[in-house]
Amino acid sequence: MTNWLNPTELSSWLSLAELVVKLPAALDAQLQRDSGLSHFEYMVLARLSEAPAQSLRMSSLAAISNGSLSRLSHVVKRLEQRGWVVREPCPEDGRYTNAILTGTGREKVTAAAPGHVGAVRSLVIDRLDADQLEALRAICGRIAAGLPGSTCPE
Amino acid sequence: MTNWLNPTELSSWLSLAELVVKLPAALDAQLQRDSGLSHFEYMVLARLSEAPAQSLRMSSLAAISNGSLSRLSHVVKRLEQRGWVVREPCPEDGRYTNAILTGTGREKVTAAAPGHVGAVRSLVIDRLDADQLEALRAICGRIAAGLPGSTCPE
DNA sequence: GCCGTTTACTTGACGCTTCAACTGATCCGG
DNA sequence: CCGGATCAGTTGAAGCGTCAAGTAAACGGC
Repeated sequence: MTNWLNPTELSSWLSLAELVVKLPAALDAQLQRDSGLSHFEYMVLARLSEAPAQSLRMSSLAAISNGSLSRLSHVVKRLEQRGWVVREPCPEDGRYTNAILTGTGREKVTAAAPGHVGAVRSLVIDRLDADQLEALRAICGRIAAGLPGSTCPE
Repeated sequence: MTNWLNPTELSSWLSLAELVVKLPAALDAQLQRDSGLSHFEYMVLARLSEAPAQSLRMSSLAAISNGSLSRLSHVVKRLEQRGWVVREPCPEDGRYTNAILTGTGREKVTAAAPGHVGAVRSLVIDRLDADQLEALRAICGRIAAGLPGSTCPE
């Protein structure tokens, strides 16, 4: 006996399903067009640029970038080939690898940031009022908390 | 002069960014594990099962499945190989192709549906109250309306 | 202090999506 | 009608993500 979605629930769900497909595509398109970066690549560079010493362990970087370690490893290899990141083993514990943003990498993400933030603003933030923005934060937090990989399993 | 996100805006955005990455992954994982289907494949089969005569034009099916025509073409080819869909050119206008759900395809999607709906419920719907559900619908609709490919350009 | 286990990360192969180029079918101006 | 333009869909190649297997360093029990 399946508990199917009623029309109200279905409508909300279909709206969300459309969003999770199309919003990432739109943001990727802007970054790709204007900076030649995928959203994930941008995220990696941006997180590094915010980190102390422009440097983070691969596993921490993977976590805050919402990606798997394997995915990050492939992406960092490509970013390294483009000269935006370097990798070096952690001196204290050889199991860890630190990803470090280079000077050129910093320039790259600095140049890409305004366009990306502009897209986030025009596609999301500026289309919602203050109440909606707060509701969105609460809703996303609530759903994310129940997802596998959350630090809050309840 | 970039208009950066303030802490409130940033917090909402990061929550949403996490959601659009992790929610599809979680739904895909359930479908893949329990039915051997991707979310997009499920969507295609589900939309066909709701259509009159279990049949839709490729381009209409692509639109309501939130995918490109090219992606759909590849996926329908695979679904056809698995015996769940057949394709035939439209008799009236040879440019159109109709995708039609087979009997086995109907059984497949019928078997997969309860598990998928259960996942949507437990991960999304049942975690929100009625107000949040309605707010979510409004927010997603508002954002989606501004995305490329929307029927409502404003 | 040695060996098995665990941790952190890398790698290669496979599958899926995208993009651009292509095929066919229909429309339309003259 | 005939030829170019447009429309619907397909295809192949290239790139990215995932998974499973592998490597290398550090821990931990004895």
